[in-house]
Amino acid sequence: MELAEAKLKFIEAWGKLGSEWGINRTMAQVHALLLVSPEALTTEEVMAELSISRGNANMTLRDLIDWGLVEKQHKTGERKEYFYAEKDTWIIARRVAEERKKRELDPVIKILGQLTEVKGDKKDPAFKAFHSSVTDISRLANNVNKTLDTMLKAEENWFFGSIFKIFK
Amino acid sequence: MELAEAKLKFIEAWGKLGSEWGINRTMAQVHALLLVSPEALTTEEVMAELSISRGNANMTLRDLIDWGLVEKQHKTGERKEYFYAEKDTWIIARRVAEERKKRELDPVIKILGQLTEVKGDKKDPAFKAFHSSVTDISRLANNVNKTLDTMLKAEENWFFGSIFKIFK
DNA sequence: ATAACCTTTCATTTATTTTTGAAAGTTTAA
DNA sequence: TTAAACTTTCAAAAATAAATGAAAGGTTAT
Repeated sequence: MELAEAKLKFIEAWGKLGSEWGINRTMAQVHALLLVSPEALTTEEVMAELSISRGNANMTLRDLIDWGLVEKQHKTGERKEYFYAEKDTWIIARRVAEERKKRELDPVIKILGQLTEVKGDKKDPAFKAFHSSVTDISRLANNVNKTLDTMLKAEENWFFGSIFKIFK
Repeated sequence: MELAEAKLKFIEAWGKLGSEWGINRTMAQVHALLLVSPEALTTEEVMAELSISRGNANMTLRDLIDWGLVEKQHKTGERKEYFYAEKDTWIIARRVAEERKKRELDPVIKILGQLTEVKGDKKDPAFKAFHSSVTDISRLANNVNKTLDTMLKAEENWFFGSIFKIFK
C-alpha cells in the first residue's frame, strides 16, 4: 500500500469511528487529514482534498478549533489562514474527553442527582425500582466522572502505566 | 417532583445521552423505561408508554436483546412475550463496553495496525507525519483496548476502587 | 383444519442531520 | 475610497437515519 492510499484509508476509518460515536463524519475526516499533514493546510486545500464545500470546510474547521484540536496559523506576508492539528495523541484524547464530559456527562449527572432526590412511597415497587436504578446509574456516572478528572490531569504514561500495573 | 414526571425526565435524559453517543434515541428510551420498571413489560406496554409504533418497538427490543441489556420472559399460561432489563449498572456498563469494543474499536485497531506497517520514504515529511500519527493513535487505541479488557473482567468495586486508590 | 392471538418484516413516509453555494461580511493594500 | 482577497453565514437542498403500519409469518388451542 502506498502513502496516498493509506491516507485515504486512515481518513475513512477515522470518519467512520467518529460517526459511530456521534461526531460528525466530515469533522472527523478533516481532523484525520490535518493529523497526517506535516504542514498546516488552507481552507482551499481541505476543500479540494476531501471534496467538500467552502461552507462545510469553514464550519468544520471552526468546530475543530472549538474542540481544541486545531489551531489557526498565519504565515507572514500572506492573508490566507492556515490550519494545523495538534499531533500529540494523548492531548487529543484529553481534549475530546474534556469536551464531551462538559457537553454531555456533566448535564446528565446533574439531572441524575436531582432524580435521586425524588421522594415517593417506599412500599411502591415502581418507586423502588426507579429509585434504585437512578441511584446506581448516578453513582456509576460519578465514578466515570472522577476517573475522567484524573485522566485530564494525568500524563499518558502515568495513567496507563498505573492501570496496567494493578491489573497485570 | 412526582414519580411519573421523574420517570419521563429520566427517559428523556437517557435518550438524549444515547443519541449523543451514536445510539438510537428510541432504543435508549426503551431501555430507560425498562430499567425503571419493576416488572417485565409487553410490547404493547412499551408502545403505549412511549407512543411508538409496533414495528419500532419490536425492532428496538430486539436490538436491546442483541446488546445483552434486555431479556425475553414468558409467563406461564400466557402467550405474550415480556421484556425485562438487566438492572445491575455495572453489568450494563460492561455489556455496552463489550459490544462497542467489538463493533467499533476492534475493527479500527485492525486497520490502524495495517496502516502502521505502510512503508515509505523516511525523508518525506508527508510520510513521516503519517507514520508517526498513525503509530501514536494505534498505540493509544491498544491501551484503551487493554483497559477495556480489564474492565470486562473486573468487579466494579475492584475496578474503580483500585483506580481511585492510586490517583487519590 | 382453522381461527385467534401474537410477532416480525419491510416498502413508504417522516424526521433529523448534514451539505451546499451564493450572498454578505471582513480585512488589507494601494 | 475602492477593489481584491479571503472568511463567514444561512436558507434551501440533499443525504441519512428512524418510524410507521399494514401485511405476512408463526404458534397455540380447539
